[in-house]
Amino acid sequence: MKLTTERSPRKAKGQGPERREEILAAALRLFNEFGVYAVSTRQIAVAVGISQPTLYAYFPTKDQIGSELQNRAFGLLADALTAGAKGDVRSLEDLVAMLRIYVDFGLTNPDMYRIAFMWQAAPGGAGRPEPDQALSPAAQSTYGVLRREITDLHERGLTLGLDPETLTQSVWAAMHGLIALVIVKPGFPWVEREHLITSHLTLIARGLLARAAASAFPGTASSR
Amino acid sequence: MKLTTERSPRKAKGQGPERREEILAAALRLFNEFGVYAVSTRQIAVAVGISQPTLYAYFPTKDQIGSELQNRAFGLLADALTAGAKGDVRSLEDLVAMLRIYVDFGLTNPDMYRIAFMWQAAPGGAGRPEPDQALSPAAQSTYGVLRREITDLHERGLTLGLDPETLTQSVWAAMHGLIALVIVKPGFPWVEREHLITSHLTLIARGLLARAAASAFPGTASSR
Amino acid sequence: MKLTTERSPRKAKGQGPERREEILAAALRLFNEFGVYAVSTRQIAVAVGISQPTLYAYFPTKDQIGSELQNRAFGLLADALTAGAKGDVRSLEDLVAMLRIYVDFGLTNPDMYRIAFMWQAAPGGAGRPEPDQALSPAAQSTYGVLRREITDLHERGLTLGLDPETLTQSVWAAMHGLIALVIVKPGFPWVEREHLITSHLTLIARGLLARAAASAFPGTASSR
Amino acid sequence: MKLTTERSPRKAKGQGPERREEILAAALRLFNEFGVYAVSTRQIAVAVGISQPTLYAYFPTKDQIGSELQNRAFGLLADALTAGAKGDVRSLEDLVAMLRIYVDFGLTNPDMYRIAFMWQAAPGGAGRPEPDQALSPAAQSTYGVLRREITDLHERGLTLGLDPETLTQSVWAAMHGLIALVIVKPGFPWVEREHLITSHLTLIARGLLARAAASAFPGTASSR
DNA sequence: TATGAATGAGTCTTCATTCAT
DNA sequence: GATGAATGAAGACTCATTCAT
Repeated sequence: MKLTTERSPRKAKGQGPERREEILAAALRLFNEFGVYAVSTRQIAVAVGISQPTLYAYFPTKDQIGSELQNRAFGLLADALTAGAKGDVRSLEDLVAMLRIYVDFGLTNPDMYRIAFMWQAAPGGAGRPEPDQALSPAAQSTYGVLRREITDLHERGLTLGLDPETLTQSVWAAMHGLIALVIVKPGFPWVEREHLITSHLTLIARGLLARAAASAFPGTASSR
Repeated sequence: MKLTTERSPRKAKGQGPERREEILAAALRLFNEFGVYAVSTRQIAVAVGISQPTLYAYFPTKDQIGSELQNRAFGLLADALTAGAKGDVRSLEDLVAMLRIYVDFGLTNPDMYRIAFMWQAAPGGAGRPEPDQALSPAAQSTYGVLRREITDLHERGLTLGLDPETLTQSVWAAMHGLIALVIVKPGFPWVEREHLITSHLTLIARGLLARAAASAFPGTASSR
Repeated sequence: MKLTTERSPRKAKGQGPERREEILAAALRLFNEFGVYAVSTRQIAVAVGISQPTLYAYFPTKDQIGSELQNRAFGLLADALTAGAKGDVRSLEDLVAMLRIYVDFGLTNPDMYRIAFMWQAAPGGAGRPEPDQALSPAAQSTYGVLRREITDLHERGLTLGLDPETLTQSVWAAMHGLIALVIVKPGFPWVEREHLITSHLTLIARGLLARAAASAFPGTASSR
Repeated sequence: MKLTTERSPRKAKGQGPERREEILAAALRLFNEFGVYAVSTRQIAVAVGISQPTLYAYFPTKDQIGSELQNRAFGLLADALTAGAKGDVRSLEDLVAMLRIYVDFGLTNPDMYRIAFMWQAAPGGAGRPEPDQALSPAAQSTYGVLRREITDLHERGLTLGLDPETLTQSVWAAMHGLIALVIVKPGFPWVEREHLITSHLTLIARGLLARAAASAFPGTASSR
């Protein structure tokens, strides 16, 4: 029962690490377009131009591809935030700038953002999804940058009287919500994107501010 | 997660419309416990106590079950919000109360919230017409309740100088973010839940407020 | 990504239990011809004339097919032995007759014998094969018939001075050896089959006998 | 049984013929532990500390490894038997001693015995010429030692009146049966091993003996 | 010589769906 | 209206083997 067929020419394009990157790129694209669950290893292989088994020379499991992408996404985001927060002096404007980076990252790379924050790794085989053993180091890093910034502001008395941890989680959630909704409901009649982002950041910053600081914040004159 | 072929103990009671409800209930439960993609029509059938083909007498497609659940979820949320907003007088406290209802709904019924706001029916790949990315009527209703409330506040000069549409979307996003993150990252070291919610609502309300109103809002004394 | 193709006509030949039997028969044949490990569920399905998934409506696992066949084989063998041992009086000739039944069964149904006594059920997933938790009930029954017979003889003083348990195991082993070797080494220049069997049984019986009885046993005149 | 790609700690030492031996040794060990079918060429390669393709520099096929091991096993067994049969004088005790060697070999090296007598190289299915069902030279040698011994006894009038060929096959079968059953059914409630072996050999020897000789054989007093 | 990389074929199994009764 | 039975398609993954270097 051995069938011999014409061998197809071996692919020898990008080997080793490069091939790995190709796989990740293709997977990310497909995951985003069809959803992680709807993409098969075969589709990924075809997209890369390799055979299905070859995939397993680079990743032991389909989920591992997802996990790696997730970690990368967290890493990139953390890098972007860190880069944006390099200045010594931390003002409110700095915070808003950082939040802007966060939002831009999410809306510019919806695929990555999606896999980072809107995907739960495999159920783990057991019946019930594992409780997501905390965040990965990369994720913690991302969160850490944000918290550091906010803690700083807090220690300077620039925030309202809540502990920095809570504030950070709250701010994070507010921003995540915008990105997530826009991604998941693209058909919704959103107001103009730039306006929406700016307004949202303003809302968050105003909510975060101590009263004194609030008065100094631009764009807060009540209308009517 | 291997479900044997054995009948479920409770043989299906009702028929016709009632049976339909049973199916939806079972599906919702399973979807939530194992995830939409991990639940098979067989499992649903077994859980309901009917045969697999019978399912197709009530729903043409598995995705249709999801879609119907999605609509129902929107409906329930809209109802809850409407009920909470029935008072004539619209104050800031009223708004916060409504937001609270929204958050509570999401965190109390994560299964429904998830399927309503964090699930996209199969993109249809190729061949099937995209089911119109706009929000369903039920979803629009949900959004409508919120917008009406905020518009009201706006017209009374209680909000900062942005158009109500933008404000609504921003507020909605901020709340969605909290619920979504808590659902997707249950392993994250969140601060105490009640504290988190309260703080978040405070932050949103403060961000929304006109300056004058802000000073009147409780819990906003700056610290340090 | 949904491809529609012409449906092939549904098979409706032997349904239910009959289909089950067809599967077992086909599997037995294939298992014997190619070895259990070399036979795939697909091959079985093709041999039966059904689709691969249909197999799983009758057996949850490939190994289950093997196990069922094994149990059946034991059952048939036990039945054959029991039928042959129905006489009240138990003489040496009766024992030899029973042994003959055993050997005939094995050589007439090498496929069944093989799967019963020369196959170990699946390694069980864990690294090392499970210690074959004793014999199955059917197997125990088979062994029991033999032991009962020998114990009887023993109690009548017709066997040499060893405990019946040991004798039974020894006799069993001696017979198994003949069948197993003939099956596994069909190319070996065996002496004429009938002669081989008769001689082997004689040898076993002679070895089993008490001295007094031995002298009465036919075909034992020493040659030269 | 997932073997990672990591190199085995002991990097392959020898090359050429030595390497070949290493491969055989590793394969034998793995075959025994997990079963021939459950062991992959990759696992063998990893165990040896070489790459998978390198295997094919030493053996054209996985089955060839099995075949070679089979031949080796036969050779070792033949050697053991020959060594045990070196004495000039051939008595019944000598025969029993030789049988004991055979049984000991089988139970001490179940891996080898299994591959020698209980494994058939891939039937080749269709396309490949059947590798001649006759026994290999090594196997014939093993059988030859036994037959020579029994022929000797026969010519001295010590055996019952059957041709030596038949006797040899019968004795061989009887011993094989014990080893094979013990190996395949380790979970069976066997009587104490040493006792079982001794009894079995006694049974065989008694069956083989001419009447006169029988009376002189120890341990044959009838009971009851 | 040895290997990194790749591959066709195949494994068991599960799915959503539909036919015939 | 309901179901037992069946099915095409696809799922992830592993295997023995071979090409190009």
